[in-house]
Amino acid sequence: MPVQLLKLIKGQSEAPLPSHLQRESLQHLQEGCDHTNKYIQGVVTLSYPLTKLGDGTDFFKIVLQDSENLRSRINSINILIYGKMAKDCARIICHGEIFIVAGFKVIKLPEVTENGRHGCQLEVSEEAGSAIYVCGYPSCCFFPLMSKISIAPKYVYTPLNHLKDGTIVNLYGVVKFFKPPYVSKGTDYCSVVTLVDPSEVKLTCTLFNGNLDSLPKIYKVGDIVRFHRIKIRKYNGQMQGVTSAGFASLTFDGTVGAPVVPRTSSKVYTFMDEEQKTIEELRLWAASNISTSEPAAKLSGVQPMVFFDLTCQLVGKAKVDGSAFLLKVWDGTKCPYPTWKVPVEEKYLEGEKIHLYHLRNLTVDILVYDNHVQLAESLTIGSFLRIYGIHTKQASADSEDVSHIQFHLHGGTCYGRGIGVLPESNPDVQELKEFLESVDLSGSQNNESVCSVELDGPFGNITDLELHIQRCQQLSVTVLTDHQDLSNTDLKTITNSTAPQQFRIRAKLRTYKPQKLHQSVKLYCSKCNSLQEVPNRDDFKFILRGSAATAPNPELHNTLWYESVVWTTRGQKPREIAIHFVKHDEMLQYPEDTLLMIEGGTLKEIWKLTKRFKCVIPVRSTEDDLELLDLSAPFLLQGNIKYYGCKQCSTPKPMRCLSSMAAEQQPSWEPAEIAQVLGIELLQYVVIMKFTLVDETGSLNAYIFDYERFFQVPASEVLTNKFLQEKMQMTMNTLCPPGRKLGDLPWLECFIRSYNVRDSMKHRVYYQIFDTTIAEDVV
DNA sequence: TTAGGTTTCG
Repeated sequence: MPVQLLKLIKGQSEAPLPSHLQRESLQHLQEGCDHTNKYIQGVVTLSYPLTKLGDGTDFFKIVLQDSENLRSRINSINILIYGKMAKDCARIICHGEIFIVAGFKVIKLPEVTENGRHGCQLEVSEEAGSAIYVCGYPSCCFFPLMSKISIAPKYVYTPLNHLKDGTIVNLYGVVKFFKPPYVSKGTDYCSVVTLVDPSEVKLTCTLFNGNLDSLPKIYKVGDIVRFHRIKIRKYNGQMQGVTSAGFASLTFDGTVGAPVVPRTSSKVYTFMDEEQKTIEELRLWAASNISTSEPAAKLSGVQPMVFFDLTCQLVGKAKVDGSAFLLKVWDGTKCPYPTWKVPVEEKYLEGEKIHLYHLRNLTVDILVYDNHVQLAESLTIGSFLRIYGIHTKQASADSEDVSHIQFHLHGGTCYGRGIGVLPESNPDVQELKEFLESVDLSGSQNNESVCSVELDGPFGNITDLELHIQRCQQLSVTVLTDHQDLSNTDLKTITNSTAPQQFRIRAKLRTYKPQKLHQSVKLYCSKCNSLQEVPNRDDFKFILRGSAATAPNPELHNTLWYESVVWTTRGQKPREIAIHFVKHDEMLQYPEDTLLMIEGGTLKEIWKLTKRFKCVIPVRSTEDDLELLDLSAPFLLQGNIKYYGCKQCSTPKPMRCLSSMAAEQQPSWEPAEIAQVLGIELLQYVVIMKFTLVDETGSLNAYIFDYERFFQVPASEVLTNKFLQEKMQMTMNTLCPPGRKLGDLPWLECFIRSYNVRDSMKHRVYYQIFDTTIAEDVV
């Protein structure tokens, strides 16, 4: 049995130790020496709480004092116990007991220690064949004052607003900015990290280490770090963190709901439930207080003259000249521009030749310069990288008239420019890997001519615009999705006919209203047929401000179906914010699946939460439940979309009605379903436009009432998505090119229906376009 | 010692 509890009789253990073991004094203990038949004996003077390491191994640390040599310079040593042995020891050990250990490994500490502690530590585990003997209490004269109560040394963490010049502290922070480790001009790697915490104070830390692995493994803004023993100094009037001897760090994914697994190079670290809680709290704070980084860039989305970060795989590398080095990378998407290929000598090009050939149309050449070269040279082909601060430039070579897009990683580290290697376990890498495996390489090879040297082909001199005009003059820019067998009716015949009827027409779009496309988006209630304007941000702000006056009711916090977090904002007018995370099967979900309810948040805070969580519902407390705000405010926010309810047709129910959805097998959190459960009549976003159509016989006004089918743009997203607005504007410019004579306008083929609208005063016939969509090559 | 956030020689 590896851990034995022996009784002590007259200072001797009742059962003698195995005869081959000889006692070793701490003074003679050295790394690299043979201690196979030796044992160390001492008294337990300190024990730390039993913890688990990152890989789940139990870990227990004690300090042993050589009670017979108290006066010698070195009289104590750290014992690190792993696995089952750690558990066993933690259960039986009391301070003041004699502890004997054999079969240990001696590990030299990286730094010089003080207080008589040995410069090495002992590592023991069952796997290593260690044995531990614990022998009850020694004669109490050695430790007359020894307490039997476990002294659990607790790390104290300093908030960033309480840092003092010249101190060494432990702290937590959310990464607001970072420079991935780079080769400094001295002997070490350097990494610069700016942290923030809920005190809203920033701290920039400059970290050095000769070992790349010993610097924090930060992959993105929003990651959370725990620094131990960081030195605080004043520099340029501001507090600054710098590595001190013994500096250690843990890094965590900052995503709410992600597993709390520390990234670290050190084998031994303390991490307990309390610390897990700290991470979770910081994640929640960061979710509404730290701006998330830009959505990840893909090669398919790059533009000339921008800086961006790219997550990619390395397929080739080559030395170019003294100050530049070439990385050939891909991310599975295709750059829409012709890309610059850096000429390199074949002999310098590293990478699987066949692979490089197959991927030739999807890889891009990134030239890295100066201080990044050394790191780039050391990269392994096939590894996954995040390259920060790539600069795209447009340039044309002398011999070609086509300009190419170039990718540079300039020298220096401004804005965090640099190269980071991501481990395969990184979630972004896993997603990328899956995507790379799904890429169909045959497709990209067929498109070769689009992006490489063959641009002078038969269409090389025809501009997009000319092509556009050609197609406008011939084909219809709209197509029918049904009724193709019907023949056309001219507009005059239609206006002379009685309603209701349906017609196929071929006409030109002379003008349309509104000209400002965002004005075309309305909210429609299919129950009462009413149309209303989409409320603006100020309406929402006003309602939120009003609801913030009601303090969250603590009695409504932490129910069976949601978990609540409350905090008070700083500043002149402190506000109480409560967030209620809806649980499923009594567990919190991943943020992308989570519905949360918020009380007291501002528009900005709510908007930030929608970036991370699936659904956000603004609520306020009543005496006995949470309730929705006024229906002029969205009752639900999902991604960019605000969902509204009809004031006339809705009968809002208390929020507890949602609990039935939370209990479903897999809550879908579909807006329509949420609306139904909450007694809300969901308003639909719709694009409404008036088209003035003409043909040789006359004209008529026809309305478009479009959720998505006509413009192929979801009406719900037009107001919040610039790209979709541009797309719609381009569509309209094709349907009705500005400044063009009637004869030069393109033809539209549409299906329209006439209908009667009567009120007490008059009767009118209206026309609506339906079963029609924009032609494929217009979109 | 190194760097000490705030984009570039190529």
